[in-house]
Amino acid sequence: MKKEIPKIYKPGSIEEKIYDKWEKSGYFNPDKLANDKIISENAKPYSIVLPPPNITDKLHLGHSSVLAIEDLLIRFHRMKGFRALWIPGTDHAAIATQNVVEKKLLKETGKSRHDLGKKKFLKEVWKFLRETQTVILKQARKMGASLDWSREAFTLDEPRKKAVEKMFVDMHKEGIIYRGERIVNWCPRCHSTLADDEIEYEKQKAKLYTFKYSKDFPVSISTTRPETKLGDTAVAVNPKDKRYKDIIGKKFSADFCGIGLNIRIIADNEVDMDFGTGALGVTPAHSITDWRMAEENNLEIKKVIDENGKIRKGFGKFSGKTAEEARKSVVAELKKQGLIEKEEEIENNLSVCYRCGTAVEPLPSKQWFVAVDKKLERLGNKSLKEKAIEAAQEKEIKFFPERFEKRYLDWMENLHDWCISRQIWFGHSIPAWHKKDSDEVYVGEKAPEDKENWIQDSDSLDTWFSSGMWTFSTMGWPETFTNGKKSGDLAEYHPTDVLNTGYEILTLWVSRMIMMSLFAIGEIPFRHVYLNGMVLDEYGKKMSKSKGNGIDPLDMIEKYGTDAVRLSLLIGSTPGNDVRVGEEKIGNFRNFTNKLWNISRFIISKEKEADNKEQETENLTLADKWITRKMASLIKKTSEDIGEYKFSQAGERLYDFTWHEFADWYLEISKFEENKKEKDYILNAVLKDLLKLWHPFIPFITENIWSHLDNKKFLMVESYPDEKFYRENFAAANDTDMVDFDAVIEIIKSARAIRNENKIGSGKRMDIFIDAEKTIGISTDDIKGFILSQEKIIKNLRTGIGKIKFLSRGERIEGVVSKTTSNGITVYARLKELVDTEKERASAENEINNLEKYISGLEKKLSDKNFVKKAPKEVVEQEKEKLKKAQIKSEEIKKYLEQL
RNA sequence: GGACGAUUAGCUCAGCUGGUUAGAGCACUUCUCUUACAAAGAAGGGGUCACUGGUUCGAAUCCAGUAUCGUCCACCA
Repeated sequence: MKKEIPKIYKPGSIEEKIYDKWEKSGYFNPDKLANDKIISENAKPYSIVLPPPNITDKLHLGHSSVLAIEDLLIRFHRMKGFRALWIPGTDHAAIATQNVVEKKLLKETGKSRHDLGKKKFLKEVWKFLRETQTVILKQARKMGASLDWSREAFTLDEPRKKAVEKMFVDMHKEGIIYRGERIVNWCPRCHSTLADDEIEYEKQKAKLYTFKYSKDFPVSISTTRPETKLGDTAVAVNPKDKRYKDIIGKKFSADFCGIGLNIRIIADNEVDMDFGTGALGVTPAHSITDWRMAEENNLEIKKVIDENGKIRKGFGKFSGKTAEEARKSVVAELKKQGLIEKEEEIENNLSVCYRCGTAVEPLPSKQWFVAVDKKLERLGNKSLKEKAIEAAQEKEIKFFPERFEKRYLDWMENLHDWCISRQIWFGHSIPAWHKKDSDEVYVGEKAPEDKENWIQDSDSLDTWFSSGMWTFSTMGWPETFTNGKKSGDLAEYHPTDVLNTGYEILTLWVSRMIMMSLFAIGEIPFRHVYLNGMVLDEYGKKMSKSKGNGIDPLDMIEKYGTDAVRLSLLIGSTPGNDVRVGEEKIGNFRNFTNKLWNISRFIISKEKEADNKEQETENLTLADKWITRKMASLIKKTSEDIGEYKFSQAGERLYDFTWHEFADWYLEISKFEENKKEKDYILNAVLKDLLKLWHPFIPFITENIWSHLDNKKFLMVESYPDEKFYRENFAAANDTDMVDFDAVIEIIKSARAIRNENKIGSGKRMDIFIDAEKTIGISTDDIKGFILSQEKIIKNLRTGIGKIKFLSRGERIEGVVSKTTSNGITVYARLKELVDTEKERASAENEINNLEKYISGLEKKLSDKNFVKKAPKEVVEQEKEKLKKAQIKSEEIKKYLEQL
């Protein structure tokens, strides 16, 4: 005996219980699936690595979205018989984590990291890490994520540490990791370099000074930072600028506020002739473009500002002053000498540190870099950059939506060497040692033997260096890769099938993963990149903690259930576009889960009475054929959509079928149509397959209902429905019949409208009839012979539909619609009596006119030899098809006109 | 400054390679406690598809331009 099933679906604690059962079954691990013969031995692999969330994060809707999408893909492929693997893990997020701990420390003890010292501070970080690390992954379980926990990884655990060190040493051996002096973004307060994306811009008003270095200097320059001009070694002008043509290449010396300068005039295309005087003072040490010019022109590099943001020694009275103080005194000095020609207010962008808001100083500094342009033998004499661009151009890696390929390529083409060292304490240590009192550097996985004389590099690695290796470092690299051969997980599951992430880290992460995988194992890390949009609040704002507008997915799960949350993230969004999610939306999908629950409840209770599971397909009504036919196409289209990452479309179609076709119509009809055996059989089959189709979207409720259906196996490991079942067993269901039932629906709806308009109460019997003259009408005890004039029905009707009767949900169809003739009839060929003949004639004539022009156009096109030769074959075929269709249609309309 | 995207019903959005009368959910109006479901059922109202041109037999869909909004990148010395 089955227990009574409650009327309202309450997810509550059931979800956790179901998840526990799944996890204990071990089926999240594909090896176990193979061992238990749930999938075949030679099943194809399907793998995804979870983008590792930061350990500082709590689960937010952005994560939920990625989890929902990837879980959908994994569950779908698992049911399709793939060896589906989904690897979980977390990211140590070097800078972000250090900041969080720093802030926490300051708040709780008032101490900075410098007060504690590196050792003690790191101890604090690890303490924090242990508390938070598992939290977010536990929350992933709440989302129902079928991750293989036996393979869990962390970007800073031992295996990953070894992998990172090996990678660094290998790249160094190949000469693409090098140490060099470059202009970096330096935060004088944090004492660290900042990556380009760690800089924020503030609009501000600044004074633009136009002046000469000294009285006898031939050109004036403009700048907002006169103090840096102490380090100028050149003046750059545009080569096209006629004003300065004659002095290009000449050298001048100047006495700039008491400091001697040797200035060469150089030409550079990047100089804007219209800005200021059109001449730019080149300060190689404190500007990135100037540094480039200096390299190209072999200019001397004079550092002016030190790492504390102060003027260095050797600049007379200015030395020791902060940049700001120095600016004031330089300006004062210039004024005194009467050299300032202009002083104007302009608006510009000030770069500031994203953490503390301090103005960033561009400084030359010794850092570790990855060379992206260096050609390598192991890459077929191509550079990392070239290979990574190639992968996208040759469609080895495909982007969804496609437009992101362009963004990726644009970014890659402008890529400069990647600075991978960060002056922070938390993160991967750099496997490099500096010899005391010497410039000698040793790079290796182990420290040099003579430990006393060597000090390990104090910097840490950029967090993207380790997460860039994520697809293969989680699969046992480097152990699983020897002599160019993959083994173990790496052989089985790499490259992964898809990387799914927000488009905002396309450049930061995706491009680095591609380069690192190409370098380490010579193959791409993933075949597809699916970029999902950002999750916004219901007003279209980014969710953020500070604004307090974020919806906590855990609250929503508590309130509406995981399935409703998943649906609200999967439906109503298109790839690469942002999704707005508010509580209301989640509530709506909760209503749907309840609907599904009640549909199942109805069928399960019916089945109890009938208890007939034999295949019964002898007496099929029009409705039976209709629903099975629709089911077949539903299965096909759902699979196709998921394969193309169109989750929203797939979900919407399922939603519509479940609610508005299966529940609203078929279930109602099943209550009174008399072929009980067939009805029970079909209801049961459709319900089971619907649950399977829905499972990747809403795993909990479907698994739950499944357990009420007397099934021993988990729904999770059932195989995906097959459309053939419906096509083969209900072969009578062809297109024509389906259209007919759709027409019946339209008739019934219109009849109901008339009933409503005429206030015919419920409970009264109402007949709908279509008589021999093809008039449609309804009659009740009160009213007789209303004629339906809705063109809607008329156009959908076919000839010869018999008599149907119904009462509404309450109503019933008593008779069944009889067979119709079908021959690709046009929509005009009906119910002449109700149609305005003149209007019809005019519109048909117009259509024929249009069609004839169209046809002649097509014929012309097809007789054009150039077109037939040059256009792809499919296109020509398509055009021919179009022509045929148009010709048939035109014939039909002509016939119709004759009838009129 | 460059690139990309968006503009469709009161709101949030679908509409795939041009083709019947442009769709959904919510909201709104009217009716119905009916034994799967009131978190429901039935019916209905509401749209010059941002604007202007062009291509086409035919444009929400393709092309060009304009306007507004958004995102990313670059950065002004």
